[in-house]
Amino acid sequence: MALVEVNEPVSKSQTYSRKQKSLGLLCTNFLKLYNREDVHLIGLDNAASLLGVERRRIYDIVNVLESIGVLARKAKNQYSWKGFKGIPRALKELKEEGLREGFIAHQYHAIRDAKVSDDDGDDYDDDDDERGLNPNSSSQPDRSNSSSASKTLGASKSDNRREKSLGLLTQNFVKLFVCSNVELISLEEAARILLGDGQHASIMRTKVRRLYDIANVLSSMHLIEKIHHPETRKPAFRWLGLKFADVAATSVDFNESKKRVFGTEITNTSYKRNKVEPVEKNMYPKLNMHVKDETLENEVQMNMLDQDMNQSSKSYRFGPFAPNSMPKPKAIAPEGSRIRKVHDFESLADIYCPQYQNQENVLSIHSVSLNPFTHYPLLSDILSEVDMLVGLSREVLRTIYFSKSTTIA
DNA sequence: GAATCCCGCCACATG
DNA sequence: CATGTGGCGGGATTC
Repeated sequence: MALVEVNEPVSKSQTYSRKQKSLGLLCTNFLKLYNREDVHLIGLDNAASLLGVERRRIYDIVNVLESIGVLARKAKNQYSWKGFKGIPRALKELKEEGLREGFIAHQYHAIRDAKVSDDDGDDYDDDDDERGLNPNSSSQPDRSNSSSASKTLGASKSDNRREKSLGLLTQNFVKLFVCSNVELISLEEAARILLGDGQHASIMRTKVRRLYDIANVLSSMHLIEKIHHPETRKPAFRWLGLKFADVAATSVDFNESKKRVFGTEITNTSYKRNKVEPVEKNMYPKLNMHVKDETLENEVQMNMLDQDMNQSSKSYRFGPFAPNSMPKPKAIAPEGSRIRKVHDFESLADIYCPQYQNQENVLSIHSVSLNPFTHYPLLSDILSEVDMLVGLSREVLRTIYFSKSTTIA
């Protein structure tokens, strides 16, 4: 509330807002939800419902997060959480791999624009054009299974698919930064570099689209940052690396005042793009359930007690917001009136859509004040722990969250 | 007008 | 064959 600021007529009434549903925001919320040491497994279904998005979107972020080492696929529909601590390793490998492949080397000719490199005169300059630097697979060279001669150009359908995957693209994009000293790259350039040179416009367009997706999640993690080129005015991305990433993800961005950290923004909530949801619809079904919130309550206690202290590396914890400085937020005064309080769900809601109170249009549930972070740690514990056990409450949450959009049909 | 990038159809992969 | 994945690009939003 207090921190709301420009850039949004505060109550643009409730029109569809693309920003509220950006991948970056989703990623931010995803991290808020799972970025804890005691989280181990993450179920995609659960994540999707908790975050209030379609499964498809989860795949998007999960794929890039995995390629960065934050997640690791465990099984179908299931990922293990590695956390930010998994990034260094991943980056290191990407760097080595990238250098080894040597693909990053020459292409920077495209990037050199007048100034930029004021420093060192060194440089690589091997220019043996190698068009498709796009080296096929990267990680495990084991494709094992192409029945017959897969030779070099096997392109066994699946490989082809892998080649175009968001994950691999993410890695290559990252290599671009990590394997060179270039610090500013526009997505257009990146696409050009990662693809061959003479690519058809449509191919480029698609690639750039994907890069936007990737950039959004990387931005939300503060691994990169969007800025405008000094002269060109053209938008480009700068590599930030881990210096901010970790902290950024853990803390609450109080400085959300700025414009918008590119891939970061308001809560994602539903409101279909086209469907001109006519006026009001008294949603908020009367979920008559009280899903055992005490169960949760207990869980909290438990976790509270053995709050992990094995945070070896980081001395940093919940950052700025001190968990218990606040009185029980609980009681919310339903602003509208039609909102029915749902005890703990209100708190839960904050986890998914913290900080951005500026857009009360949706989920009026927490439009009120209550400090969203007061509960954060605890609830997260719960969530991660009962990831799949709460199938029930999950449904509830879903109901509350989507009641708006979901096909009333 | 250009830059962004959400949305969800639908082809593949897997179980 | 059902369900899980996730390319892809039309076109709505933002800038």
